[in-house]
Amino acid sequence: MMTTQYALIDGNNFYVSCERVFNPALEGKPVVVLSNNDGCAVARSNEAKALGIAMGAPWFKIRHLAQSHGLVALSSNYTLYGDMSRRMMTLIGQYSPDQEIYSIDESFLRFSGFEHWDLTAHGQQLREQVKQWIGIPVCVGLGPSKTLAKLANHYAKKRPAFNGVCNLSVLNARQVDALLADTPVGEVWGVGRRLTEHLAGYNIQTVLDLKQEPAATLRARFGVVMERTIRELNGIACYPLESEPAPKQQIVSSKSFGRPVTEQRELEEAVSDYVARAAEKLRGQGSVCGALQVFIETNPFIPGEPQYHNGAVTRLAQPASDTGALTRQALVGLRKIYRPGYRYKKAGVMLMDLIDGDQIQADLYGDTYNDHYATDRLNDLVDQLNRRYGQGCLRRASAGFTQGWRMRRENLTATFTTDWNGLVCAHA
DNA sequence: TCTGGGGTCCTAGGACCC
DNA sequence: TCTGGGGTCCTAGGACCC
Repeated sequence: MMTTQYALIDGNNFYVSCERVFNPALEGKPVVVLSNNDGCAVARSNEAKALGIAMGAPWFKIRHLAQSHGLVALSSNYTLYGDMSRRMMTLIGQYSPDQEIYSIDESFLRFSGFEHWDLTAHGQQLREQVKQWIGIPVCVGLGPSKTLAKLANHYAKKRPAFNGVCNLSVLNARQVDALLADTPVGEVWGVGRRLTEHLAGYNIQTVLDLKQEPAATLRARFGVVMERTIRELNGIACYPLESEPAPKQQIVSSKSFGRPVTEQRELEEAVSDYVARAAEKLRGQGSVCGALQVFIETNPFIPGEPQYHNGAVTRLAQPASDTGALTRQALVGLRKIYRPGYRYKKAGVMLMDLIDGDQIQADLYGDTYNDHYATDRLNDLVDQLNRRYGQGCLRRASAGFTQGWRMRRENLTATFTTDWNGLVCAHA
């Protein structure tokens, strides 16, 4: 008898792989994709990893490798990655009725009622089809819980013998434990740097060590999450598949500036811009927000420069999702916390107290549906145009025209899949 | 010159209630 | 000398994830 199985499918070096689809000359070369503002490496090709480039390595510390080792650095192109992700997830979803999209490059599948299937072969077929149809290399991990599927995916990536698909459920107990004994505990989903240190104090070093601990005892020391992790390592599924994404409880939009900003006017532009982005997401999930926080900060990495960071929470008289209402509120907050004489590096807004748009309570003075109708229609229209013609193509004047504070993206590739002007040109 | 952005869950402690 | 017990809500902070 075989129980429900879980698979984790994960794009290898996803952002780099997306870029390589449209620029095959990048194959075999060390490539990194940089974070916003070209700040640090957030994706690395295997060749870049081999050069010793760590996840999150600041670009200014590794840029010398461009000269010496031919390292290629690209600005992150989230429009492209998001669209490639959507295509990849749709295809992966064909392989099971139950799918959870966990992140931009990771997806869980649940296999219930697949007792007579060879899931390893199923995984191989998935892998080949995604490579052929989407152009992205993926690895597949299979096991009786999400935590084990995650771990299996790690083996699928790191151990060539698995040929990209590791199914822990077809190995015998001794083989599985041998793998776990050869893996540091920090590789487990949910065990980060701090917990790894803490566990080391109890001489728990490998995944097998953790698996063999009594779950209830470790709960007392480490909390309920650790108990679940141990159970999951023992094949007892504690985390269900979440096929419907839960609506967000808060929506944040914040970014560092491309250069230091000192003028209140420019901060207002940036905050207006971020509010518009956040409000679009808010409407996208059909929510309204009851409160809004705006924050600004200087650059803590410049020692000796006067530092200031502050935030202001303001509550809306009535929950709203209208960009205009939220922008006015945010600017009130910003004016409270703005202090001249500082070089600001970053600003952001956070929409809080989100509730479903249908559950909005009329206020004491009888605000009605009709009062909102016009602004709702306007917001819908703006959202549609921005989806069609690109983010920010239509925006409020308060978000500014020149936007000189915008982030730097010096090595940005084209949006190959979402923009006619970005189409790749093939030479005969 | 140059160090990302966007989330979640859990726990502990205080205020407050009956 | 005695000074309950149980519950909720809120917040801050810590830990994790990609």
